[in-house]
Parts: sequence; structure tokens; C-alpha cells
Amino acid sequence: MKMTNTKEKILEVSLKLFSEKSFSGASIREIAKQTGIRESAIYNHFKSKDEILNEIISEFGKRNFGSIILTDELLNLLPKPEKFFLLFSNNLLNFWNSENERMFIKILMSENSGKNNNVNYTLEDYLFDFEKLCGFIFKEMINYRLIKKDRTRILSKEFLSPLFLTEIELICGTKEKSDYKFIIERHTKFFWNAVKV
Amino acid sequence: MKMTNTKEKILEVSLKLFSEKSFSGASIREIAKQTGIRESAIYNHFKSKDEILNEIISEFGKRNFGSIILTDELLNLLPKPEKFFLLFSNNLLNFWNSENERMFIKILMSENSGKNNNVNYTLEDYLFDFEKLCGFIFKEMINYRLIKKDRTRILSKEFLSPLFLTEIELICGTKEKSDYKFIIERHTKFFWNAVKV
DNA sequence: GTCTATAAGGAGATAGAC
DNA sequence: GTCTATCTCCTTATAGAC
Repeated sequence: MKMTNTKEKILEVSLKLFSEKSFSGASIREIAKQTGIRESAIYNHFKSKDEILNEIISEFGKRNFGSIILTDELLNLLPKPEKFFLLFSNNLLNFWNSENERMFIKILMSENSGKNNNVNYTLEDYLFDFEKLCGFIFKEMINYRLIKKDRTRILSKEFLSPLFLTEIELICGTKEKSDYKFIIERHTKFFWNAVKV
Repeated sequence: MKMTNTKEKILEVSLKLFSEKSFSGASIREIAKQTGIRESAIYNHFKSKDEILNEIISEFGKRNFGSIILTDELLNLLPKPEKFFLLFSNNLLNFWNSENERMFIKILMSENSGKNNNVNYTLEDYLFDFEKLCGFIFKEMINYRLIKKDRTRILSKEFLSPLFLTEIELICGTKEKSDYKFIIERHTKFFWNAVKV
């Protein structure tokens, strides 16, 4: 399975370099170098540089992260929404802020022109995947009269946006993630006050 | 003043190309072509390609958009927060979604590595500028007992995040801006219910 | 499946005439 | 301040030996 390993290594290195330098800023030469092979060997695994990017994006795009974020511990808290929101927020930010996910988000942010691009999974799609996850949760909570009735799409947006923007600030800024626990707590409290019955 | 005109044209074309193709994806060659001069002539106005980017970012970064967004019409609504929030949201999204601003936001999104980069104004700084604007508003509203007392930083985040993320979705997605009026209305309502005394 | 060698062209930047 | 001409290096990608 030597081929598979090499291919995986190429994808891994490309993810890193594309996220650091953007797609056009990273070169096949450097990808090959850091993979430990020659440039020409890359073309045994991928037709072109574009194909590497497409494979990264479509691979990440078709994951199911629901099971990673909706842990058993979290789902057990469903009857206690305030606690649920706090752990949910933490799970989300820990997920987004993991090394691989940060790199993927960076790539989605820099390859941001879903129009000019032949990429078929954009940051909008990524956000929508999380909205669906939230939608499912809020629907349950509304059914059980745990929170006020409202459109799940709006609730998802209100809940997710401040969290995801916090992650974007972590990614884009120069500051350290000093007070992101604090932000999560305050956001959770604000949101809970807005939706509690 | 021919030089000034040419320099402005170079900046204008670069803004467009950097936002479309990212910094490394756009070439001096193409910038020159679309400006209507030769590549070498660019170097009469800028030392390097990096300098063009830096000038774009620092020029946009030091604007004061407060006066554009906080119109008289809007400030007159200060005593009526619900109406204020609605028009404020509209002003913000109209501003972000204007052609030049979209291009600038795209550039901030793709040149997202405030660490590796010699750029001194990041997306985080940009967002922080709007948080300051909001902070000023919310402080006034709290003083006049128009909304519940809370940290202005939290209020700003809660108010701005869903709006800015809507703009990001407009920029990154392939969908049309079909229902962004609707989103603004629902967000304003949600926020107002959360902060009203 | 990886290598060496090379093609073919694009990149940023400079020199010097006008 | 813009031009032509050119430098030097880097880019993606391919051909063919092993």
C-alpha cells in the first residue's frame, strides 16, 4: 500500500501548504519536497495541482462531523438546555480550532470565489452543514417545550454566528486565544436568555 | 497629475484582481495590462507587488466608515431601538455588500494569515472596528435605559456576528442574495427581544 | 511508482532609451 | 513616466529510463 501512503502524504502536505500560502502561493515543487518525493512523482497520484485541491475539499466536505460534535455526554444534556449550549459551544470551537480543521477553514476562506472556481464546496456549504446540525437540536428542544418556538434556521444562525466568528478571529488575528472560554460563556448566557421559555 | 491617476488605476485594478484571484494568483503582468501600461511602468509607482497590496490594505484600513454607516436618519432613531437596529443592520449590509467593500473583505479573507504576513491590518482588526462602532451605540442606549445593561463587547458581538456572517455567505456562496432582507428582519427581532428592558 | 531530464512558458523585477 | 528589451528564477507538466 505504498501508493496510498504517498497519496495521503501529498494530501496532508498540500492541506498545510495551501492553508499557509493559499492555493496559488503553494507550489508543486514545495509539496513534492515536503512529501519527500520528486515533482513528477506527484503526477502518478494526481492529474494536476487543481485535482489535489479538489480532492482535499471534497474529502473534507463529505465528512460527517455530527458524531464528533454531538457526543453522548452532550446529548445527555438535552433536557438541560443551558448546560447543553455551553458544552455544545465548547465542542464546536474545539472542533473548529483543531489543527486540521483550522487549515481547512483557511482554505475555504482563501478559495472564496465559488463562482470563478471549479470547487463545488464553499464556506457557505460548510456553514450550512453546521446549521443543519443545529436545526436538528433546536427542533427537538422546541418539541419538548424546552425553548421558545422560533424558526430553527434563525435560531441556528443566532447560535452559531458569534461562535464561528470567534473562530475566524482566532484564525485571522494575531492575538492569542486568551479569552475564548469567556466569550463562549457570555454568548451561551445571552442566547439562553433569549430563547428560554 | 497623470502619475496620480495611473497610481490610482493600478490600485483599483489590483484590488479587483487580488480579490478575484488572491494575491499570488494575480500577476503584475495582468495588473499592467488592465491598467493599460507596461509592467515596468508599475515600478515607477510601487517598489514591489507586496507594496501594492500593503497600500490597498492600509488605505482601506484607515478609513473612517463611521460617518457612512451612522447616517443622520439612523441616529435620529436612537430613541427607538427596534427601528434603529433594523436600519443599522441594513446600513451595515449595504456597506459590506458594496462592490469595493466586498473586494476588500475578500482580500482580508484570503490574506488571512496575520502571522506569516507583513500585512498589519487583518480581518480581526476590521471586525474590531465595527465592534467599536457598535460599542459606542450600545453604551448610549444603556445610559438612556433603552436596553438592558450588559457588556458592550458582548452586545456588539451578538448583534454583528449574524450580519457579518450573512455577508460572508453572500461573498463565498454561489446563491443569490435572495432573502437577506428577511434574515435582517428576523435577526433584528431576535436581538431586540433579547435586549429590551 | 519514482527517478532524471527537460520542455514551455510565466513570474517579479531592472536597465536604459525616449 | 512610459517604453522596449532582457535577466533570472520559478511555475506546472511531460517523456522516458529504471
